[in-house]
Amino acid sequence: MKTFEREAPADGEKRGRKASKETRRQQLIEATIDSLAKRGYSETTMADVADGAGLSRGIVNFHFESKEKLLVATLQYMADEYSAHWRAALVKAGDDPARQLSALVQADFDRSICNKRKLAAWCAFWGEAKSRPTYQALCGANDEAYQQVFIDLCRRLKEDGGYGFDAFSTALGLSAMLEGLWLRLMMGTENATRESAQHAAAEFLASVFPKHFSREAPRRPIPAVAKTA
Amino acid sequence: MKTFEREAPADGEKRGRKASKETRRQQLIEATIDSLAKRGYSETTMADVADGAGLSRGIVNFHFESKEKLLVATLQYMADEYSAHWRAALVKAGDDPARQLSALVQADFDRSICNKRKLAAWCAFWGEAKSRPTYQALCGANDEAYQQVFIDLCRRLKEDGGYGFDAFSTALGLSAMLEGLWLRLMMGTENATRESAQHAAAEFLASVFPKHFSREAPRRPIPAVAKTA
DNA sequence: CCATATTGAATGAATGTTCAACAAACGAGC
DNA sequence: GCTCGTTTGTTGAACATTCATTCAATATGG
Repeated sequence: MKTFEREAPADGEKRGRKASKETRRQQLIEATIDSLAKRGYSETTMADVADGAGLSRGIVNFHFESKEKLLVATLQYMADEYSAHWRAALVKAGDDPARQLSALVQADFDRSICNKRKLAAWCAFWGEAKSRPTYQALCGANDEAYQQVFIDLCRRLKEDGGYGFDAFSTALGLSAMLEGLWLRLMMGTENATRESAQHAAAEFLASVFPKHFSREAPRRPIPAVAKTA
Repeated sequence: MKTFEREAPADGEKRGRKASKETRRQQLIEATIDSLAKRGYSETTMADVADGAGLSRGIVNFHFESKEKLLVATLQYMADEYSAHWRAALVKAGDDPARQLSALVQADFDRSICNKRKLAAWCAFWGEAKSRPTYQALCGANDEAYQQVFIDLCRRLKEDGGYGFDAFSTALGLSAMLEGLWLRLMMGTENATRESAQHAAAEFLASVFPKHFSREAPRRPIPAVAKTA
């Protein structure tokens, strides 16, 4: 009468009463993302989060000191996840700049990152970032490195293809477009689906880097440079 | 002892005690935008708004029924202003599609629309839009018409210049880029200024519509089509 | 004087935080 | 294996605060 179905280690972590501190924190962070997506930032309450996690009211203040700390931890969690995701995509893409750029763009629309829930949570934080230096710093820290990668890739492709654009501005425009497409997807308006967003990004690449990306096969960049336009 | 410096009709509207209903509403809406920009959505209170307008606490519930109504009216106000602005820019641009597109892009970065205060307010609403159908509808209603204009212009330029892109995707990409640049400007991070954003947009136009926009003079589109690339 | 705009204190609801009680795991001693 | 005390995680009610809303009193302009 002691061994219930308790202790079902889904993947090495205990889920029952004695979940480790880190596991419980993550569980609460996931519930926070849920609440942000469902109710928005201003209506997300500690009670919502606790209920969403199926735990009692006071639990959050035990694992996180305050609501503010919980939200910061949640943003940190999402920022880390995002950063790890594009960095992994980058190394997996090999050494070819065109393939790398394509991989970064694809990574941005990966389902694990780009879904309504996460996008809504991101947007909730963006909406508060201007008046909260902490949020702004967390968003910006990663963005800076991300932006730098885009600049470098644009620069290399420019050299390789002999394009006339300004690498810095082109990189800024590309990353801004990706964020704008995210925003559109989150809003869920009308005609913006993940497919149409991906297609728009592919069109951009084909227009700006015509020697590296073809329009017929937007998924696959041209591996080598074709000097004869 | 009755005629103070009261009644200083700045531009035909009374500012003193007996400001007209519509004037007072507008005054409170401006104060709301201020508060949204300074404190963010979740920290904007009725007291902040009243204080910002230099009026007493209960005044907002008199002119607007509730906080929710005030915020909806504020969003409506900004949406109307934005819509009027780009429509005016469009008609002023004449009949040439390239000039029209350039005018739309320029309009988006006009100081009267594109300043930290307004951008922050927009972003505050975006952050809540997902969980508030009313906000979503107000943002979307205008966006749809805006988007359609972009699609039409891209289509005409494509026909005129013989480009290979898909007009719909290109329009989506362009408008997304503009919104993304707004987001960057609002965040106020690092290297994003109104000038760099404008430059990035100009680069986009020059890359995608090379026969209509030159890179040397990003401000001025090429009026006529140069069929000889 | 009448209608209307404005005030500011009172009210009640919502919510973040605290904390004393409670339960589960764990280890020591038998 | 069993008990017992300790540590640690968890609960839920109580508390304090913040804030939107209400409204009776007041001021103002016509």
